[in-house]
Amino acid sequence: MPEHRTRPACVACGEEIRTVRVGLPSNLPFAGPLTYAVPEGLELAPGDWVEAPLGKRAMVGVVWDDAAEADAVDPAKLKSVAARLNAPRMHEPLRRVVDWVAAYTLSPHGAVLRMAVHLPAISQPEAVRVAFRAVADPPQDGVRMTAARMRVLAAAAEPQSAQALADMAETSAAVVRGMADAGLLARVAVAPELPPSPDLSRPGPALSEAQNAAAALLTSAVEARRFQVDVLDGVTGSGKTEVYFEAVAAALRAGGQVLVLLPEIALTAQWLDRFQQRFGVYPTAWHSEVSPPQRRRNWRWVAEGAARIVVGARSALFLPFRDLRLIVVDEEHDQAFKQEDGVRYHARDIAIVRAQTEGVPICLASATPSLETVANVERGRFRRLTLPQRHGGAALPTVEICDLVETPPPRGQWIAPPLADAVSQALAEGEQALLFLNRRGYAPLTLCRTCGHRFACPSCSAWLVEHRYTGRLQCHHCGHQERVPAECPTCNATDSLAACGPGVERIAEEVAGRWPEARVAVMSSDLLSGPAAVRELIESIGRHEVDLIVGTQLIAKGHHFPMLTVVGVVDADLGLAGGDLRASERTFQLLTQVSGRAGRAERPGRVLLQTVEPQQPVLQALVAGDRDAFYQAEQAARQDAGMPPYGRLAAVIVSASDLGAAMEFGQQLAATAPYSQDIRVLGPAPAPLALVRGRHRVRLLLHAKRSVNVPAALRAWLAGAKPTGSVRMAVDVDPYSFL
DNA sequence: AGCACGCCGACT
DNA sequence: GTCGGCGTGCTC
Repeated sequence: MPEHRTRPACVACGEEIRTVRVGLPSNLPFAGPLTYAVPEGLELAPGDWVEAPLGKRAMVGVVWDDAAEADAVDPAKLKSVAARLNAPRMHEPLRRVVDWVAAYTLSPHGAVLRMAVHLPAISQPEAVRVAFRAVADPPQDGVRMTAARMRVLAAAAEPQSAQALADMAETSAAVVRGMADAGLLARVAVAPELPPSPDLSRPGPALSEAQNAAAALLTSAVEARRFQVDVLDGVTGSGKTEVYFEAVAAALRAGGQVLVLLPEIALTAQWLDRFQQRFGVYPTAWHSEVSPPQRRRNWRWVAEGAARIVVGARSALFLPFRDLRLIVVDEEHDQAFKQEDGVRYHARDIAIVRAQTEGVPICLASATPSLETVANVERGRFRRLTLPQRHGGAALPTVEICDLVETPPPRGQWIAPPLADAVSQALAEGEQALLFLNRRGYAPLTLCRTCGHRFACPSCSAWLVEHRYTGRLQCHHCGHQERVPAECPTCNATDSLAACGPGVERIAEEVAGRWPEARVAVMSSDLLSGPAAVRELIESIGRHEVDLIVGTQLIAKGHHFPMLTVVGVVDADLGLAGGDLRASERTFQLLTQVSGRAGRAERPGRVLLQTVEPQQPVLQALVAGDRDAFYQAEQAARQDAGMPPYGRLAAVIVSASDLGAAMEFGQQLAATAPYSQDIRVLGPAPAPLALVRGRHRVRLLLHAKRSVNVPAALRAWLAGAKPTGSVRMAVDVDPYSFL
C-alpha cells in the first residue's frame, strides 16, 4: 500500500489527515484532480475507483496519486472519499496519458478523464445471467399447466435464457419466470459471456518478400515490447493490412492486447471481414454505433484483459487496456483522427504518446503518410517500412487531366466529353465506373433568378444546400433545414429558383440522363441510413449489381471493386479552394485514395481529373505518378513558411452571441499575446465561418518555431483571460480546421 | 458542467 | 404574499 501524503495535524483533534487526489471524470473546469481526505480504515491505491462528494453530488472518481504537491487546499473545505468501488484499477500509463492530453490540449483534466471512463461499466454491476431448465420431478399438485407452459417445458430440455425460451414457446419471458417460481423450471447460473477469441493457429496468407521483411520488423518490435514507431508505407493495394496482421498475431500469441484505430469505423465493414477471415472471429469494437449494453461489456472486457483485439474510432484510444502490446493506426493521414470539438486532439499523436507511455510499438499505416509523419521519419524518430508494389502485380492506374476550359461540359452539366467517353467505354466493356464529387446534396447554393435572393442559414454564415431527395434546403454546419419553397421569399416570384453548382445528387441526375440503361448507385451519407446500409451497397457494387457509382468521400475509403476501371473526379479543384494550410496535402491524399479504387484486379484502371487549372502541382504530381515530387514541393513550401511540421500553430477561437463582445475579448487577448522572435499571434479576425449556430466567432492564431513549448506559452498567455457573459474561448493546439 | 443562491414578474 | 425567470459563482 503506498503512503498517503500527510498534512499537518487537524486543528480540532490533532490527528494527521491522510489525503489523496481524485480525478473526477466530468467537465469541471479544474486543471487537475481534487484533494480528498481518506477516512480511517479505508485503504486506497492509485487507480482505485471511488465515490467522492462534490458539492451536493456524489461523483465517481479515480484515485490519481498521492503526490504531496502543496496545492494548499483549505482544510476546512476538505471532504472525505465516501467509498471504494469494485472495478478494475485504472493503470498508471493511462493516467499519465490523461495528464498529458489535458496539459497538451489545455483541456480540463476531468474532460479528458471522462473519455477514459465508461461510467455504466463502473457503477452498474454486471447483470447476473440466469438460464432456465426443466426440472426432473415437477411438482404435481397446485400447479396449473397451461398450453404456453407446456410449450415452454417442451423447449426447456437444455438451459436457455428466459427470452430464448419464450421465443421458442411463442410466449413471454414472464411466463418462463412464473414457471421457475412455481418450481416447474430450475434456475441455472450461466458463466459470464466472454469476448470472441481469435484463432491464432490459422496460417497467414502468403506474403511477398517486401511484406515479409516489414512484417518481421514489426513482429520483432512487438516481441521486444519496446516503444517504436513504424510507418508502414505502401500504395493502395500493396498489402499493408496483411503485414500488420502478422504483428497483431504476434502480440496476441504473446498473450497481450492490441488496439487498431481506424478513421471511420462505421464505414469499415470490409476491414472487419478481413480480420474475420484471418483470425476466425470479429474483433471487439469500440465506436458510437455499439449498443449501450455491448459497450458496457466491451469496456469491462478491455479492462479485464479478456478482449484481446479492439478495433475502434479515435475514442478507443482511452480504453483501459490491461496488457497492451501493440497499437495500429490505419490510414494514419486521415483528418477524421482530429477531434474538432470538446477536447481537441489528434488521435494519431495521442496514440503515439500512449504507445510510448505503455512501452509498446505502434504502427502507422498509410499509402499517403501525413507530412508530420514524413518529417518524423526524416528526423529519425520513426522507422519507415516501405511496400513498393501493388500486391499480386496489378498495375497502378493511369491518371489523366481533363481540362474543363479546353473541353468544357455542355451547359448546365458537369461531366466533360473526355470523362463521358471514358465512362461510356467502361460501360460498353461491361466494367464499372465511379464519379467522385466530395459534395453532398444536389446543389451547394440556391438563388432566385428574378431578385438574386440567396438561401442562407439563419444561424450560420453558410449557404443552404439543396437536397432534392428530401426536398429540403439544409445547413451543413448546424443541421438547420427548411422546405424548398414554391416561390422566392423575397420577391414572391414563382419558378424562379435556380440551383447553382453540383452535388452528388445532381451528378446522379446527369448520369441518369446520359446513361439511362446503366444501373446507378449514389453513395453519400445522406442517402444511406447507417453503416449497415453502406455495407450493403458496397457488397452490391462488389457483386456488380451496379454499373455506375456516384459518390462522396464515403466511397474513397478502403473498398476495392475488381470490375471498377474508370474513376472520374468531377471537380479536382474543390479541395484546393480556400487554400488552407493542408489543402494540397488533403487533396493529394484524397485523390490518391480515390484513384486507388480503379483497376485493382487484372484490369488496368484509368483516372480522369476534371480541373480548370491543370497546372496545379498537386494534379501534376498525380498525373506523373510522382509522389516524391509532391512531398518535396509541399515540404519546401511548409519549411519556407515555418508551417507545421516545421513550425507550430495553435488557434484560439472566441465566440459570443454578439460579434462586438467576441471581437472585444479577442482584442483583449491580442493585447497580452506573447510576441518574440519565436512566437507571434495573428488576429483577432472573424473566422471564415464567422457565424455558427447563432454564435459569432473570432479567431487568433499563434504561430511559433518548432522549438517552442506551445501549450506552456498558451497557458502563460491565457491564464488571466476569463471570458465573461456569453463569451466562450476554445483552444486548438495543432489545428487542422481553420474555419 | 451541475446546482446553488439571488433579486424581479404573474399566480393560487 | 409565493413560484419561478435564468444571471453569477462555487465545487476538493
